[in-house]
Amino acid sequence: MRRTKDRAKETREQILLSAEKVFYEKGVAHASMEDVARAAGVTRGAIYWHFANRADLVLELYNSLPMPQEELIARELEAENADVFGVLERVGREWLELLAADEHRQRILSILLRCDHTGEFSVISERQNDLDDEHMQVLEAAFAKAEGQGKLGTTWTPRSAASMLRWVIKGLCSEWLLFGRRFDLAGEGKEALRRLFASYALPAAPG
Amino acid sequence: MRRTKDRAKETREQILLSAEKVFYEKGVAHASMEDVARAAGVTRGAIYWHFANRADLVLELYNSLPMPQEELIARELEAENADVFGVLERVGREWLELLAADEHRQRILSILLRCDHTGEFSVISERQNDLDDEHMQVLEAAFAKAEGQGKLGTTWTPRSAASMLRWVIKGLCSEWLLFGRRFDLAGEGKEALRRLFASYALPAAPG
DNA sequence: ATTAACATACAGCCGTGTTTGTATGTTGCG
DNA sequence: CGCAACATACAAACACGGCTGTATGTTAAT
Repeated sequence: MRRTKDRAKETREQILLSAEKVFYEKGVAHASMEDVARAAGVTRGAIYWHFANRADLVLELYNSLPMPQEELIARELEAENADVFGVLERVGREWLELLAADEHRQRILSILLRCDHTGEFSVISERQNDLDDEHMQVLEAAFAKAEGQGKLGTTWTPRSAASMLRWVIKGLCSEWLLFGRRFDLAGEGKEALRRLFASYALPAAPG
Repeated sequence: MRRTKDRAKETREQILLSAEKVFYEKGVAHASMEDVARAAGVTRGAIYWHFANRADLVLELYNSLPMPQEELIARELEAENADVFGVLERVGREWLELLAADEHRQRILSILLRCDHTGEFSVISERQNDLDDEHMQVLEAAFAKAEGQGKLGTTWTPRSAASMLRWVIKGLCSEWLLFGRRFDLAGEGKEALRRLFASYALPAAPG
């Protein structure tokens, strides 16, 4: 048995790892805490010591993902004549590459995409929505800056441009994760972003 | 008690209506069959007579939605010089308007968006994926035709154009449904489609 | 000795699918 | 046409299991 703090942390991380595996394979709804415990080589007692309940476990799974810092992005855009499109396109590409290279992220996001979003799990959705809102604000501000620089096509608004960007990235990732990763996420994503940002810059269509 | 065929059909539809309401309010995972039965003014016996189990009930809920016939779209695109973009943009607009006007569709799609997608419910996801695949084929063929007509921007492929269109519509609808319908779906959707189709037609960006 | 970090044991329940019961339609047959 | 035989459309009762949260042990650090 393990009693020291480091050992406990190891146990906790082992539980998270096993939860990721079991939830990914059986789905959050159909895996029991006992399943997770067995996979982690502990008993349910250990799980309930480290986590309040199943929803908390899933939430911590989500929190275990290192999130790319948006502040860094915001800072890059501070300069008066910053290349907004260039930065955003690169950040989008980097996000796709990050996901494509990180199997933990893939599994955890798959779990969240497929699991129930009501009741005790609504806190998780709300968490994601909060992050989404923050992203939207950053994006909208960025596109507003581009608009101020006269670089945004006249048919676009900062909000519509930001929304479209999120939809494309979300659609790309969801399809890739839920559909068995049957295409090159980073590659196709890069091209999709290329086309999208090209359309941001273009003037209104003649027709 | 109701014994005639018409009465039975009424019962069945009442159950579907109640399931829609209860599942929408409590979530599929947290509503019991008893909840649905009570709301419908019957017992679980009636539900299990008309439906095999909960998953089947949800599936039938989905099947109860009249789906716009794609054949009609395909037929409109048969002509050699058909206005592909015009037709597709109109069809997309019509879909958004249909959703915006049909509360049943809104609730049922919300239920499906939020519910678990694993285990016994995987058949439902597969059903949606099948429909999605069909749509993709129709769309891809349509964009291929536009490409043949020399109307598709050189940066696009039929596949990438079709994917982008689906992502935008999906993102639009998901956000609207899950986020409390806080914007004008048909209105904003129309503009989003306008911008998207404008970018399809445009030539490659200079940069 | 006390407490952290677990294991073990317990209580309990809710819901699910099924089975059985039954009142009512429906059909075949003389 | 009328009645038996059967099917339909439910209601009511049952069986049962698995899983959750908690409460209580147990051991090793400090």
